[in-house]
Amino acid sequence: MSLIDTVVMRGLSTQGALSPEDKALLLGLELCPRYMSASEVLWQESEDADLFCVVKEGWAYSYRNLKNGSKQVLKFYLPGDIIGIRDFGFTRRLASAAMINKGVICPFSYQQLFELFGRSNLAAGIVATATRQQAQLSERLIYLGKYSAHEQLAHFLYEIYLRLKRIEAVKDNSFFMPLTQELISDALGMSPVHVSRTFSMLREEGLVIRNRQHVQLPDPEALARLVEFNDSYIDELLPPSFIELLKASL
Amino acid sequence: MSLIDTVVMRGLSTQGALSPEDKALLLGLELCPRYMSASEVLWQESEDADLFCVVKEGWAYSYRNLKNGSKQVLKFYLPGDIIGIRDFGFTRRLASAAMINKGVICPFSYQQLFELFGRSNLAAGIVATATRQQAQLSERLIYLGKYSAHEQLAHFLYEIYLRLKRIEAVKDNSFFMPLTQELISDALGMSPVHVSRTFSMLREEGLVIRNRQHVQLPDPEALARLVEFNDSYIDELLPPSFIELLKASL
DNA sequence: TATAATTCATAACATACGTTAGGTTAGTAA
DNA sequence: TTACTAACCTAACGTATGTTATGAATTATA
Repeated sequence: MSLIDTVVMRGLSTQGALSPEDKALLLGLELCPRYMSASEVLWQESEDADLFCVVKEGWAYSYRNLKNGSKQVLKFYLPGDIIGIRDFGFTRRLASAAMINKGVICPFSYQQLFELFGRSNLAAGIVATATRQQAQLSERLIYLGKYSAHEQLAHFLYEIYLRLKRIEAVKDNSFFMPLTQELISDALGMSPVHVSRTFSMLREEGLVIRNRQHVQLPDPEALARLVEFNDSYIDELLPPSFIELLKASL
Repeated sequence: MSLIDTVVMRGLSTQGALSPEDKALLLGLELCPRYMSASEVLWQESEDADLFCVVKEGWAYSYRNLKNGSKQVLKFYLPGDIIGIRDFGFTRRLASAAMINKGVICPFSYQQLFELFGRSNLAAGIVATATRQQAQLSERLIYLGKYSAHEQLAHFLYEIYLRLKRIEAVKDNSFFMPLTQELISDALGMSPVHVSRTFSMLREEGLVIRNRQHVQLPDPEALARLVEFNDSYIDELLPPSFIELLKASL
C-alpha cells in the first residue's frame, strides 16, 4: 500500500486529475515498509516531527497523556489511513502515536512532501487529505470530554486570553469577550446553569473576575498551572527547517 | 487586515520566506471588506462551499445544529483568524458560521486559493494555517461532549463500520475490531465500566453483537438513525469543481 | 496442564452535572 | 420614570456517569 493507495489520491487518480508525471513522482517515493509489533510506539509527544506514515496493515492510534495519569485517544487509524500529517508545519509532535495490534507502515519524510509541493499540484490533494482527516477527527472529538467543568472553563478562558494577547487585545490582564454564558455552554458542552456555577467558583478562587463582557485574569499563570496548558499549538512561528526549505525553493 | 496579516503569513513574511512575487500575489487578492452585523450568518451547514474569510473585526463562530435542538460550537474566531478553510476540498459546508458581534470580514474564493497553489509555494503556508487551526480546534474539542454514552458509542461503532466497509473489511455486517473497552473508554472520554454497561445496553436492544474482537451490527441503518450520522466527512470523492480545476492546471 | 494476567460483566454506592424554577441586575425603549 | 427583555445567579432536586469491588471468561505463559 503506497501513498497513491490512500483514499484521496485514489480519488484523484480515478478521476483523471493526476498527470503521468504526478503519478510517477508519487510511486517514486518508494516504500520502505516497516513491520511493527503490537503496542509499538511510532513517536512520542514533543519529539521532533519529520515524517508521516501510511498504515498498510494493522490498527494504530494517536493520543495525548493527561496530567491525571489517563490518556485521551484522538483518533484510530485503519489500513489506508495517513498518520502524522497533522504535525506537518510544526516543530514537534502534538501527540503520541502507537500501534494497537501488529502491522506494517510506510514512512515518508516531510522533506519528500515538500518536494512534491514545488513541482505539481499534488499540494491540493495533500491539503484535501489533511482537512478530511482533521474533519473526521473533529467529528469524533465532538463527542468527547474527560475534564471537569472547572478545568474546561479555565482552559477555555486561558486560551482566549493567549489568543487575544497575540493580537494585543489584552490590557492589565483584562479583555473584552462578547460571549454570553449560553454560547460558552454550547462550546463546552455543558448547561448554561453550570457555566454560571463554574464562573462563581473561579471568582471565589480569585482566578477570574468577570463583569458581563469584561474579563480579568488576576493571575494568568495560576490558571495555566491549573489546566496544564500546552501552548505549542498556539505558537505562531513555523519551524526553522520549514523556513529553510521554503527559501531554498524560491 | 488582509490575508497577509494573518498569523502564519506574517510569520512567513518576517522570516524572509516570501518572495516579492508571492507578496504581490497575496496583496493582489484585493479585499472587498464586508461589514457584518451581530448574529449575521456567514453560511449554513450543507450550503455549497466556495470561499473562506479573514475576520478583520469582531468575533465569529462556527457551529453544528444537533438533533436535540441544541447546537455545538466548534470554534470561536477572533480578529486575524481565517474562517471557512476547513471546508476546502469539500463540496458542502460541514458546519454553519455566524458573527457574534458586529464586525468586518474579507472573503476570498477557493478559486483564488487554487491559483496561488500552482504558481508559488504559498501552498505550504496555507497548509500550515489549516493544520494549525485544526490542531487548535482539536485541543478545544478534547474538552467536549454533549451526547450520552449510548449515543457516543453507537456513533463510534457506526463510524468504524463505515471506514472498514470502505476498505472492504466488513463481511455480513460484521468486522474485526482489535480494541479493548479500556481503549474505547480513552477515546470516548468515559470510564471503562460505563463502556461495558453501554455495550450491554446496545446488545439488549439488538443493535450490537460483540464477542471480544468480533463485532456484528445486525441493523447498521438502525444505528445510523439512532445517531443521525453525517457521513459527508467520510465521503471519499473530491468535489467536481476541484477536479476540473486540477485538470485545467495540468 | 497449571498458573497468571487480561479483559469483561455486574452490582452498590458516590458525585458531578442537568433540569426546573424564582429572583436579581443590566440594558433598552417608550 | 415605567415597562420590557436578556443575561445572570442561586437553590432544590433528579440522573447519568464515575468509582470501587468481586467474580467469570478468555488469553497468555510456564
